[in-house]
Amino acid sequence: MGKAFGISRGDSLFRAGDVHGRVYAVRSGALKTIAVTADGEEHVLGFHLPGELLGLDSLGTGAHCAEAVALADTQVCEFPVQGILNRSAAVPELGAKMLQVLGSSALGSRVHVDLLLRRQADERVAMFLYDLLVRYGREGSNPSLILPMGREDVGRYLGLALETVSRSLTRLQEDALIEVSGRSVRVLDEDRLRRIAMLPDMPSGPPLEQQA
Amino acid sequence: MGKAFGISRGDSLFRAGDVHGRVYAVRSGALKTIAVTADGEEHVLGFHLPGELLGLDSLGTGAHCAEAVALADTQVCEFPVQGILNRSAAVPELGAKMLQVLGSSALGSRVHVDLLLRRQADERVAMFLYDLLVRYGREGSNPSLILPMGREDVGRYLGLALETVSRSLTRLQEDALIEVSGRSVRVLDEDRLRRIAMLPDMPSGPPLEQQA
DNA sequence: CGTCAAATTGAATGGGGTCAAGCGGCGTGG
DNA sequence: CCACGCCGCTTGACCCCATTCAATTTGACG
Repeated sequence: MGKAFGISRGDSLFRAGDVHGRVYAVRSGALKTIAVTADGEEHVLGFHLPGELLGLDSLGTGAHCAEAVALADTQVCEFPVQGILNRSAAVPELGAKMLQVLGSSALGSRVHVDLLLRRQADERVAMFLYDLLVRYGREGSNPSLILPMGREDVGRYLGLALETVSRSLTRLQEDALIEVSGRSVRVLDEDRLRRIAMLPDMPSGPPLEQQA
Repeated sequence: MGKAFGISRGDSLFRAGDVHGRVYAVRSGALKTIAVTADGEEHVLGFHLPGELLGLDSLGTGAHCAEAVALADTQVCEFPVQGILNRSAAVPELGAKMLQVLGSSALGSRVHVDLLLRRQADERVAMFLYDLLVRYGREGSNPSLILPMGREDVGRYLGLALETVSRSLTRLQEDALIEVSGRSVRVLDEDRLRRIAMLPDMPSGPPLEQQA
């Protein structure tokens, strides 16, 4: 077990270029990973919910290529990359397990790419919501989610303006797919939501983590 | 070394759902990896050039979640996943190396996500070209690239209509950034191209592979 | 030279971006 | 406790860029 600690809303867990090379598991709260472009725009690469990993990119070079910011007060668990590599060498099956985790981590950004290749804003938002639903493990129970992020971050993740995200949510609400009130979203018609998202049901292993 | 063989243009190297679990290295030619959505649309997840790996997603579950199609007559080298896992267990440093390769593979889809989060079509096309330039190792020499894929595949990769790709290319040509003739593209002003792409220069290791 | 696929170009439409105003919750301070 | 102000979300109006449909050109190959 790595050592656990907390950070508060708005704080950075690590920044692009940090070379300390650590991997983190989210225990509670939520984070986003972001990349800042040359012209100062902030791209949201992913959201990281309790039970998921982040910082995997540092396994390659030892350096992080994104910044991780807490969306709320958050508890994480820290694992040094070197320790992981060493221990993988010593304990073969740990190494194999790591390979599997990393391999399926490719799926995380696959989801993001799939999102962004959708043409209609409503599809992206629907797919985004459905993805969250699955990752929170709340499928099949008319669940009400609390989004840990604001409209602006959703937009920067989906490649949409924040106003478009808002409009899409109202449209989905008018179609009786969801019930929105601020950051609280109740899913009324999970099936139809998935159909709008047009998800190719892939052989989904347990939702462990996300890219970055 | 895995065994090498060739496939011809249009053939599939593997399909979504295949569980044989193999990883491939491209020796010559080129491939695309695609995902077909519920409504029958084809999303291009990535292109795979000589020297790059593909099929890494099968390391996680043993099953591929995308289809790989040859864009031209192509030579590949095949590695069984089980063999890799076993040998990683036996030879510690191989396992560590694999972790590094996989970790940096996250970068591949990072590039794609960055592409898709750009708002202007020209930026996407410029970044796409620059990415190809780097991956072909032809930076800094007014090089002329031969695109292994058609406009339609470029569009499906960039989230644009094929006509938009065509128009963007002509616009970049009018701005004297490139010279286009069918699938042959000569880069005239590499710096300005990179500036339009607004690439956040990340600590880029050797361009080994791409997602999927 | 004819055929077919790929690429370019044109014109019209529409979805989403942008700018701007209005609304509502929440915390702070009087 | 209430008023104010801030911030995030929503809604409206307008416009632009990319999509779409369609026609034409180019190029490869028989």
